[in-house]
Amino acid sequence: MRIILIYFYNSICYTQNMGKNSEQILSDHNVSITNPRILVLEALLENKGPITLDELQAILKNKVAKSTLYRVLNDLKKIDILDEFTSPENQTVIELVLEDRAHHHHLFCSDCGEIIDVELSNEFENFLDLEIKKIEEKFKFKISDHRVEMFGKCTDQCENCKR
Amino acid sequence: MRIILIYFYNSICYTQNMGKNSEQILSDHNVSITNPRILVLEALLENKGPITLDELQAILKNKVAKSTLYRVLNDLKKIDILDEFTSPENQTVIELVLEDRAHHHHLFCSDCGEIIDVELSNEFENFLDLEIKKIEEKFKFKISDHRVEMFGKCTDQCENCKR
DNA sequence: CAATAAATGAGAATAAGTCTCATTTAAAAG
DNA sequence: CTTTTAAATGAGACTTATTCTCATTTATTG
Repeated sequence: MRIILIYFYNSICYTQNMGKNSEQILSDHNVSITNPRILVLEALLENKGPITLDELQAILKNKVAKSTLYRVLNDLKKIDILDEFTSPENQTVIELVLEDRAHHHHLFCSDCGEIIDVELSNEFENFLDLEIKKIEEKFKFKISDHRVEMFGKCTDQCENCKR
Repeated sequence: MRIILIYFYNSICYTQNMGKNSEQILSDHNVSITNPRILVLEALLENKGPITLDELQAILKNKVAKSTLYRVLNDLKKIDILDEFTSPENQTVIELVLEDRAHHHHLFCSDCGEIIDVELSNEFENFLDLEIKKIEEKFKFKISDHRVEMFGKCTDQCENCKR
């Protein structure tokens, strides 16, 4: 009976996170499964999208030590499933980027601080790739990644807004 | 005679910085002309391009107090002639952006840390503007600015490389 | 050039992130 | 299912980046 319940619980997680629960993610990357890592991953999986470090720290308050949180985040960066960047307000922002995650960019609201994932059209990405090829030649660079950031303000009707 | 020398000196600066010397920049923006501000602006004008805060601090060591440097940089941000961003190595990077400065983006080398200004083609920028219009509608945003960042490595022949 | 408001320097205070080390936990082997 | 051992954690000290405080200096205005 206990086995069935565990199986049921796991299958819920499985469905919600597109085939990934935190323990699977860790073992897939040959990283030992520990409680702080599970807690951090679960918070990030639940959030789905960029989150400021402050917000994450608030969620994990009294559950994971500050030093451990930073260490776990560095672990996740090392196995290449965590992206880190800085908001225009100089806040550290992190985002889980699993293998199946589509390439995307970010939109920042200077009013409410919301950070939104946006996908740009394939035509645009292809055009950008061509521009990047030109830049590679011009500056004798090998460019491995790029990022488009957009800055503005959401309107009152914005459903993503936390105001 | 002294007047002539001063005039001569100013005209050199005038030519080198496209019609701007530090004092003019300050008075153009109704900011009082002080020694620390002149020193900071001159360092930035001389550098021409993005510079890490560490590098700037090294240049101004023993000339401008640490607290004053941060204050002056905030002053320059307030009058909208200083752009600040964060390198992939989490270094604070600043760049003077005077009114006549062409719209441009940044290329980061993960080997030598060099940050290079790059201009992308007009066709690309126009395409990006169209994409941004779509994003504005989709997310009910007013987007006022954007930034394209490219990450990679320079080759050995790279003349910009500080290695 | 005198008066006054603004800016500065020095260092204290705060905040973000890393490091240390004693203790706990996970993984592997028997 | 224990034992062993290496790895991970928690607590807090430490470091670094940035802001703040306040007495002194400087720029601006009349």
